[in-house]
Amino acid sequence: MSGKDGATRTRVLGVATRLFAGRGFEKVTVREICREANANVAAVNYHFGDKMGLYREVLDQAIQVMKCTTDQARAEGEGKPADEKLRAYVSVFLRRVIKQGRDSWIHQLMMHEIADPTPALDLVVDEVLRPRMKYLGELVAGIVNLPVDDERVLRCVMSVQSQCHALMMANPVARKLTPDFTADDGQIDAWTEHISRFSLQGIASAAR
Amino acid sequence: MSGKDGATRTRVLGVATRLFAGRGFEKVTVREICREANANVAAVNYHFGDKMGLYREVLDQAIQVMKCTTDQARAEGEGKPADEKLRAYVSVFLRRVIKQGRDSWIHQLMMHEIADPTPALDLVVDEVLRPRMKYLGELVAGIVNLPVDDERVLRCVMSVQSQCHALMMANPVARKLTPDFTADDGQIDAWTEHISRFSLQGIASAAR
Amino acid sequence: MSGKDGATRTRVLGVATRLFAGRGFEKVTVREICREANANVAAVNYHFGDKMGLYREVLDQAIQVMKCTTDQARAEGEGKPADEKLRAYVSVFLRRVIKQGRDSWIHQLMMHEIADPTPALDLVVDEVLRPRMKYLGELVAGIVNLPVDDERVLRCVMSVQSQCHALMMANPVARKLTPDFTADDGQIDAWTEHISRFSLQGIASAAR
Amino acid sequence: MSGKDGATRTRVLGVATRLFAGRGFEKVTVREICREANANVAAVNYHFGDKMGLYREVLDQAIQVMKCTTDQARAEGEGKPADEKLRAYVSVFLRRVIKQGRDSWIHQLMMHEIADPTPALDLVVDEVLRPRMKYLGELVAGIVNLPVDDERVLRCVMSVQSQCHALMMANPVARKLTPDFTADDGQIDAWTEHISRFSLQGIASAAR
DNA sequence: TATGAATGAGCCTTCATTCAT
DNA sequence: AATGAATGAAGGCTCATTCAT
Repeated sequence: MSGKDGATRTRVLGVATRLFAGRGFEKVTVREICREANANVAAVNYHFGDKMGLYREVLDQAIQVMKCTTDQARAEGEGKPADEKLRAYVSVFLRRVIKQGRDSWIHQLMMHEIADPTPALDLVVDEVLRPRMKYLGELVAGIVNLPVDDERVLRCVMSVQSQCHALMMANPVARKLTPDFTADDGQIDAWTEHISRFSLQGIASAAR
Repeated sequence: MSGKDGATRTRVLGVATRLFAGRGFEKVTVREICREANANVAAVNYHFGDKMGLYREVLDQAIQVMKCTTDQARAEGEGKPADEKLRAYVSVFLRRVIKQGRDSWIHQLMMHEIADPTPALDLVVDEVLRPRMKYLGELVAGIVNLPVDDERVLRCVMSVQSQCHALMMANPVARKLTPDFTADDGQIDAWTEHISRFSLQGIASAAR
Repeated sequence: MSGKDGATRTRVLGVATRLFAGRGFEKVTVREICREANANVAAVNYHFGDKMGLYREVLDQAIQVMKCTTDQARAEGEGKPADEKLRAYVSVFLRRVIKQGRDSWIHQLMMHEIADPTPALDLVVDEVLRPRMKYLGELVAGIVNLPVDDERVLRCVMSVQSQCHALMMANPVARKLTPDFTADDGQIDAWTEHISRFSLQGIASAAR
Repeated sequence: MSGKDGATRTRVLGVATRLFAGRGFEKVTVREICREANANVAAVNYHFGDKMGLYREVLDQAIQVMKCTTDQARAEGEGKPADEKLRAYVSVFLRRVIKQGRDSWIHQLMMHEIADPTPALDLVVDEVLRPRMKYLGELVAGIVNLPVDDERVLRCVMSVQSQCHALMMANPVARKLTPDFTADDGQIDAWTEHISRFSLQGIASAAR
């Protein structure tokens, strides 16, 4: 239950990650986190300064995971033709839906950040979103043979991103509208195929 | 400050709309609403039963506006060929971005509702979202000549919807990523054209 | 719903009597009374000054009924020998248990007054209780042939009274302890007989 | 004002006992208790869960004392003949009137509980009242040589109990009616003698 | 005579935080 | 490094009452 190696801190952080993801920053109480972590009420303030300090640390972890996702998408497309790169990009993102489930804590965390931003959101934009859009932009630009900052390219990037996010953003609306979505391998492959083909056709038309 | 014409009720409702949109249901306090509306703390309870009753009334107003948008989209496509109907649909939605501004209270409200759902969300799904998806589904089904409940049709519906929403959902991420988005007529037309063409191409490919 | 003959006042008083009896002064709200009486929220304040004013009026009614009970007890014993007078006294009181039910509003009202007295309690003591004890005192004094203010007489009065009240005081304790008490004619007669005989024997012994 | 020995808890409990006894559960506010106990408003919540939790603890203490009274009554009658046992029972109860004073917090508490029952009343009935009636029932049954569940026995039990309670239940009515009651040893002995003899005669007559 | 709107004081509870140990 | 007791600010809500009509 105690120790000099900071085990309490780790336990609290773990519980906080799970609970914040599940119910957002506001709806989770410090007492609840500490109780589940078998720690004292004062543990959060002691180890993280205050509740927000703990939240920031959780968010940092999320950012690391998201960066990995981007890297993986880039890696899986390595050396392939442009259209295969796009397919790889979509595939990696959608497979996260399986691995983490529709209620993935990361997406829920982001949902809350977007609806009610904290200063930490800037970090997410700069470290995660911008690199992704840059990669996708280069990819699209390659396909349509246009400069990366061409408006048509940027619009296509948005079109691709929005489709991926719509599926990933685990939210109660999606759950109500598509209650039979099972997120098994078959479903994911079908959606990957759909978004890829849909987008490649759309991208092709944008250049004309 | 007083009167028999129910001015207090109106004032409270107005302030509540603004505050709920800005910060969501939980983070706004009854006291705050009443203070800004120059009303007594008990005004909410008297006129709306409780805090949730007030929120529901605000949300109901939003739902009415959203239903109008759907109706208008349907009306503007009336009698036109399928691809023109889709363009009309996209056009109507995007023009709302201009009319209401990116920070429109309705979209903000929805953003919070999705991130932190209240029981009222069901109403939005049933009254607004489902009809929209139904209309869009019929539209797509007509283009690709498939049944409305075919999986390929449903996927295309998602692809179109997600692009529209991505633009409409005014959020701080978008504001950071595309700070030069001005939402003037020219921009809107360009985006309408993009999404329409992109999607029509994608839809066409889905049938094959 | 309205009228110039004070029908509202009457309706409110009636509802108030029923509700105050059922749940005491505190637990009944003015709104509730007015709603059930199809009257405006302000009706109580308008017709009775305030909530307590209404309560006082209800209490006055109770006092009238209680005085009648005393009178009846006295009347039924008229001209009979002393022991029959006592029996009549007990009988009248216990029969009230039938007529009004164990949850008679009058007794409940008194219960609350005793536990949490208002100035109105004095009235009850002077107008109802003292005359009863006086009558009972004379009765007992006659039986044992002692002066009415003899301590032994007073003690016997208490003994008789307490037995009657224990049965009459409709309270949740009694209901739990004797859940099968049905208050039918047979039960009442049996209890009347018991208390009368028990007390007459006791009284007889007090004189020795 | 602070400390690690739980002095605050004790102080709050003490004040609560006094105030609850004086005015019942509903009419005492948490704020009031805490103010008088020099504690924070949240102290009740922290130490007792909520207001009812605090009340339960107060009531539990009362129940303990009352159980002791029953035990003592039983002990003082140990080995004596039945009529002496009854006398001992009455004596113990009446002597509590001296020791605790007519306004004893326990009796006040019970008065309020009866007039305005909380769920906690069940406990009093089961833990205190039922055992007392059982003991008294056995006692009476022994005297009249009848089964303990005979109706005549039960009625006698009521007759004895009601006389004791009438004296013990310190209430403003009694104080008005018998203002010269001093509760000194002499008075108590006289009353004990009266109730015992009165009841023994009554009991004897019940068997016939 | 009677009303609906509006008020203000107060209640119980919750929560993040701090303090002494 | 960690704790349990204690705090104070705030939140939603209820209620008797008043006011203008």
